[in-house]
Amino acid sequence: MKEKDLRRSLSVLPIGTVMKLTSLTARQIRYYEEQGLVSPERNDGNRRMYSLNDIDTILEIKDYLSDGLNISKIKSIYEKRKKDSYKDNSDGLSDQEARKLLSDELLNIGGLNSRDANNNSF
DNA sequence: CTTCTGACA
DNA sequence: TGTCAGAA
Repeated sequence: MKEKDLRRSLSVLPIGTVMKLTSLTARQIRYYEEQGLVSPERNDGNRRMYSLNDIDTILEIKDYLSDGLNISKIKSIYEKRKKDSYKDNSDGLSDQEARKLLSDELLNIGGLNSRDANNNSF
């Protein structure tokens, strides 16, 4: 059913609704967009219009944040995940890589502190 | 009234 | 991240 998928991609929600649905502040939601984690449409006025997919993504982001992940780490995960599914031979891994990375980070924060977002410089 | 951008503590 | 200002 791609009709459903299409509707889910329809950006019709103002930031106020997203705030209620995600329990986040406008500041945070805009910040995540700034970081490239979500891409709301920009219809009337210049107002951000979010889709259900965006809500989903933001909810996920929130979840990762709760798990102690940093914005930059989440960015890495999403950048790999959005690439495609599993038929490209450029990297070979996408979703699997993302999951690996995620669990890896999850284990990492379990015993260490997550301060830096990039690779270890030392 | 709701949202936007930029900026400061 | 919260919050204020000025504008749309």
